[in-house]
Amino acid sequence: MALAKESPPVSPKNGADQEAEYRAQTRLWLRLLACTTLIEGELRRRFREEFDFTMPRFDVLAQLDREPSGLVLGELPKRLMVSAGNLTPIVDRLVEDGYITRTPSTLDRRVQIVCMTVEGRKAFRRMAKSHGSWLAELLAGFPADKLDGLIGKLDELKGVVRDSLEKP
Amino acid sequence: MALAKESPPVSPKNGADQEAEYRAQTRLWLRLLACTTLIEGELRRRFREEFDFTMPRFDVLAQLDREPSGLVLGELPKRLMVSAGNLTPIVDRLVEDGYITRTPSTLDRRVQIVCMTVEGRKAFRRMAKSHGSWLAELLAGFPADKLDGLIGKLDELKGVVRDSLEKP
DNA sequence: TCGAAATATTTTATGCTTAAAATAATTTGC
DNA sequence: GCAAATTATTTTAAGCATAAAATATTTCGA
Repeated sequence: MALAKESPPVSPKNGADQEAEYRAQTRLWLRLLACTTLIEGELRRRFREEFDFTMPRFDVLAQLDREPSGLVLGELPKRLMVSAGNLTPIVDRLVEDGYITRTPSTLDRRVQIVCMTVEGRKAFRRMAKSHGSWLAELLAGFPADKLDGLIGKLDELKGVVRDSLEKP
Repeated sequence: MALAKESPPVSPKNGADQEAEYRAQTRLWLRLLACTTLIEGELRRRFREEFDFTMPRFDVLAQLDREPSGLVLGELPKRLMVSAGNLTPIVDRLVEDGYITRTPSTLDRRVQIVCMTVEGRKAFRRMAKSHGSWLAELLAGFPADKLDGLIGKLDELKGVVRDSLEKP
């Protein structure tokens, strides 16, 4: 066995390793951001052009689509990871436009239930179909057999970040 | 060898495969978005709390940090993947606050050169150091030996999406 | 050279986003 | 039973983001 003068098998890392990890983490973050920005920008553009709709509005409908009996309004900011104040005007406009309804709860007058209308559901299905095919088009060049691998790694990353955010 | 009744080895895909790929692509997109949103939200929060600064402002300084002689203003929207109109007020405020200068070119009066000031450079270095350690903290739980693999996959993804955007 | 096309930048209108404060209703603890 | 804490939601102020139109300047081509 060689001299074990430095670098014990696990942590702590020496300076050079630490530096390298730092750089890799920064690169990872920049790649992540670049991928998301590219895809998000294109999806937003198409939503606007094809449907005169925005992604945040679509996201709200997507949450409600799987909840036939509606959702407590307060669930939306949690699921969509946005602030509550942010949703107020978005929900307002979706109600105005007839895509959803907002009904005060009879049990607790602070609470409101939001629910998709029939027309909202129809519009959503139409847009969701396009959304899926746009995504397929954008990602078509990515090898199908590597999709699950990447999803798994991102799941792991998400878990790691979440843990780091919850603990401190 | 079993009957080769359906599914030729490569494309085209049959309906079930196509459906599965669709779902995987959607999941990939949602994971990507979730990871980015989580990290971005935390970085933004810390920039605000620690430095009363925003990420877009930091991003501009980061571009200028490696350009000792400054950058043509028009380069910024390209490098940062944002619209030109968006940058006007951000650059305005960075100039106001003394982090950068904006000098009209003598050769072409349409063009302006933006350049970091000494104070801007100092402030940037301080913030960049924190930015790196925040990122390291958030990503600490992710195995260091898997970083490069994930970066590689994201590079590939980015290339694929870029190609798809450039061609049509 | 002179008008048209191209380029760099700003302005405008609209909408998303957050944090923090405000409002309103309910629950809890004494 | 009632004041205080909690919860749900909206409002406000500030800033980021886009697209499209406007402005100013330069370049190109007949």
